[in-house]
Amino acid sequence: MTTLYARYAAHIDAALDALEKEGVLQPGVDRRNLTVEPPRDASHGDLAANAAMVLAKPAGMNPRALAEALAAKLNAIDDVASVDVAGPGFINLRLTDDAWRAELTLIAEGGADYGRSTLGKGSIVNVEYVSANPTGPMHMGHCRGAVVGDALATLLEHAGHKVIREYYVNDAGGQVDVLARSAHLRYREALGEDVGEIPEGLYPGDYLIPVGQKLAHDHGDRFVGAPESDWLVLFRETAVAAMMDMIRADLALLGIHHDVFSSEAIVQREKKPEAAEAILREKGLVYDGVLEAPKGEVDPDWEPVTLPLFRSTQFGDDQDRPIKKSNGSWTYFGADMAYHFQKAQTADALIDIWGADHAGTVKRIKAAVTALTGGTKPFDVKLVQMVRLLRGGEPVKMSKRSGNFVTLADVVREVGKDVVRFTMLTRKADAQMDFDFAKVVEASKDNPVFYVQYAHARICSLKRKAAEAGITASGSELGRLDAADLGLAKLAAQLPRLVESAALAREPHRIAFYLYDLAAAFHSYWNSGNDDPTRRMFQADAPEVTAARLFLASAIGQVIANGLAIMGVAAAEEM
RNA sequence: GCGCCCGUAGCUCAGUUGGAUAGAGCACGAGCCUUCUAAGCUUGGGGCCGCAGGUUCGAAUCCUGCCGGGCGCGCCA
Repeated sequence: MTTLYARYAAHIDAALDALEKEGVLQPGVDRRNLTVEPPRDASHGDLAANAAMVLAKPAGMNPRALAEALAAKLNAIDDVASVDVAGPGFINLRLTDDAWRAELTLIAEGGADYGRSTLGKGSIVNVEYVSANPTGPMHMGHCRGAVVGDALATLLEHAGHKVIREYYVNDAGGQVDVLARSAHLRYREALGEDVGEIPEGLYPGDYLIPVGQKLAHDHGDRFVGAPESDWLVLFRETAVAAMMDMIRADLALLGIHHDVFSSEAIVQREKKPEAAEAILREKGLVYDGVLEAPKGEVDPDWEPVTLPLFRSTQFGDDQDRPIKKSNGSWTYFGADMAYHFQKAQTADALIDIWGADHAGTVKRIKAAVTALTGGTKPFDVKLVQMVRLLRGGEPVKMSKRSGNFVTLADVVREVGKDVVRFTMLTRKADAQMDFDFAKVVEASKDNPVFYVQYAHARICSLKRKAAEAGITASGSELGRLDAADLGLAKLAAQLPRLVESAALAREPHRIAFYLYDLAAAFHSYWNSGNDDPTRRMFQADAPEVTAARLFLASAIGQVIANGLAIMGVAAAEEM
């Protein structure tokens, strides 16, 4: 399905072709920057085209003259009520009321699919998100990236992509060894030993107690005094598996389910880093060299060592990056580049969602993907800023040392999945955000979650009330819809365009802001019925008007529901 | 020292990838409830879009340089 705006872009293209044929416009002028958009100021019309201003100079024409010539062509289109040339050469189109009524019918026919686009042409996008280390339960630091990644994945699906939702399990580094040792302590504890305080440097959380118990149950006491080499791998794998079960359960609370969980350990076992290194050495992009001493603070322990380095400076990075440590094992980056190359085998484009604290490593991984794929796979890293947790304006205290951080599960239990998801999308990803427990559950218009949900619930309530009166929505009397009604219809008809532009920008928060605007317009309309009974959607003595407005309200409800679906938020039927 | 992100109303933030007179909410002022749900609505004031240049028909948006804030700059993950 093409959007209204795409249809008019095609009309303009055709009009330009005609002008070329008539000799008014010279052929071959670059048309790439032409747009058809709703004007910022609705009083200018329904659609605004910039074609005349963009083409005037390369075509050597006066922009207003070109605009007038185009306007004459566009005026002939059936759905166009009027065409104006304004300002420096804007072409403002006003559509007939019937054209907007037809949009309402499209919404009704489209149902849950209204707003879906074929823009992505079925190309495969791999979205990697969450990828929290498997060393404990999900906490609120992970939450925003999880929601943004998941909503972005759904958004891309609506925009016509096939999406792979992927989680990279960092089960190969030093942190999971620490996890294994922590589990060993809990294992001894489970066998009756008094282990006392959990020592510094190990994970203290209670969540490892059942892991220790399971290990004790399965293996008895034979690893109690055994050297680490006897049990480390076993304990690590057991603990990581348990952590991943926990993380999957936490994510499920948010309605998040990944398609693929990729293990760093398996990436290494399958020699993917070696393969990537060979490719890069072949291209002269990995060499054995010595890093310069770090700038800034002087480290007395720094010693020059020869390491295999990736030439990321060739792609704009500050320095070349080691892919192996001096002990011969792979660095995080060394494995990660191989992992990204692996993802690129089954996708046309890659997107990673990272916490902003990893911003410093974006250049090297982008460089590596470009180098390994020859630049054939577009790769975006979206950085998600931190969330500050508040309760009634006061920061929530978190003590990482005691393991008493605020877990995602606790927050979802307290405020609900829908509130968490919606709130996380009420700010663009690269802006910092406050999450105040008191505010997000507030039932007032200050709270966008509530405000949008309430609009949907109001529409459901209206339908129930009309059903009791024996009136059902009907698209056969849409002529009874007036200017105020059609104003709402115009806003509702924006959804397809919003889906496309939000998907192109990879910014799911735009859907949230759009829904807020739509809900505000709806509430405003609704309230106008307080003063003027003829503005009410339900009028028992005017069944035709009611049926038509019910059709309008249903369309708005559908659009809200579809937008919320992209965000992964349920559309409440009553509050 | 270098890199990345940010700077828009008193506050919190949008701004449709460069469009027309820069928007919304909160807060402040003025109105509105025997309600199709006031869990709100209507309306008013409030701006050097950090500063200075540049690019062009047009800049909050793109480029350069400053100023200010945040984050990062290990063979960590």
